[in-house]
Amino acid sequence: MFSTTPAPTGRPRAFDIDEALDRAVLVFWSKGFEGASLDDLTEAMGISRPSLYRAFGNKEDLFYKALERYTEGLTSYFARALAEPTSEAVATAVLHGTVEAATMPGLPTGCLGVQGALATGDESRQVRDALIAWREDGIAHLTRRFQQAVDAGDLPPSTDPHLLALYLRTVANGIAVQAASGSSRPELLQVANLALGSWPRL
Amino acid sequence: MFSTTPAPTGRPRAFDIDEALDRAVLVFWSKGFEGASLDDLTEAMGISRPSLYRAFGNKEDLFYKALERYTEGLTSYFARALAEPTSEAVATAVLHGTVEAATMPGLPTGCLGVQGALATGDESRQVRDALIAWREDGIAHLTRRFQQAVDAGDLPPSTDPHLLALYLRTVANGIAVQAASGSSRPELLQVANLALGSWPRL
DNA sequence: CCCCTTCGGTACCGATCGGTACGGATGTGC
DNA sequence: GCACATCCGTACCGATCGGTACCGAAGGGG
Repeated sequence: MFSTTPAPTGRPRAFDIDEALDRAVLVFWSKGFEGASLDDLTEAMGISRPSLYRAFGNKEDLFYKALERYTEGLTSYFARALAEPTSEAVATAVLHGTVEAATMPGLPTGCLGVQGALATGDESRQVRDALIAWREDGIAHLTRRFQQAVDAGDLPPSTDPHLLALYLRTVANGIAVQAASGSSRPELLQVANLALGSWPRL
Repeated sequence: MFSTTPAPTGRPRAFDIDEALDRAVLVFWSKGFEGASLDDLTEAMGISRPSLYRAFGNKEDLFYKALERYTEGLTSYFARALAEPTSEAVATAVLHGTVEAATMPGLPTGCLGVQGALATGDESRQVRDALIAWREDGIAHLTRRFQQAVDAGDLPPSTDPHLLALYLRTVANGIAVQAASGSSRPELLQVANLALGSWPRL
């Protein structure tokens, strides 16, 4: 027996909720949480304002759901990068993936997790803090991965895994800012490779 | 004979315009251009709304003047760094100065030139572009400085000065983002030193 | 077939946004 | 001391903000 989706009573939704969420991601990504107005969002999502509120709660909840979808979709390279066999391969995959995701043709430049809400007014402080937590989560994953590498002898025993993780995210954040400023993919790939030049080797 | 300031006719201004500008810098720095409301600004500056408009034009002009004052004040380390004798000393001074300025106790964390307006709504696009130009100006200065270093034999002849400049600003931007996320000064100094480890040497 | 639930959109809410009209106050130049 | 220029702040402007009340439409369960 399958446990199907719970009985969908009432009038069915006339739009694809995931597709609408994808559109919202693009708006938040290019304009930031505060810069994205409900008119911007509803127009891009192709739905009315009350539909948005019924489906997603409010603007803040919509942002969180958009961030979640962004994480599982456009930044899924990150999870794959963690599975690389060596720490250097992890670092390379993270930075190359960052460059590619931040300079994807047809999509906004930069990274939603950085420019979504870096500095905000008081009302949006929770959103800003959520993005801080999002970035810290990435650091935590990298730290654990590099600790593994140290334990496995893939990195010198004296290595500080947290420092390496922080370094990697710092460069990734910088790449995101530069991408949002118009730097090209080839330029940023060179920058990424330069940053990887200081990776500790046995 | 001194050419004194032109005859100040009319009722004299009752507040120090530079001090008010310093307060505005702090507001824009911590909340960003869009997140800083006129009420935030006037309250922090200790002046009324019409006084602000008489003295500074409008919110956008005020931001540009605040950015200028920020550049000449809190980021003056950058101009000094360019005068360092070697390219590596320049790079070190830039990154260390970035870390210090971005984690100054009692001041907002991060960098006004990054978080002032990274992603904005349509109305603030000019401000965003102005900050892009601000960051590109830094890259241009660094590029010229590193070209000098190549010409002077301080860097290998095969070095790409623009790539080094872009790399440096990328790391600096990343440091600014991490500082705004709460990373500590000692942590970020280690990150900066790690980034300097890949600096090309003769 | 009717009830119930959820969806749809129009039209509205109070609050806040950036910006200004205006009248009183305070200085300099004649 | 009088005209003039600039400053001061109160009180206001239209526009836009995020959010919602309302009612007709569209489906499932009895």
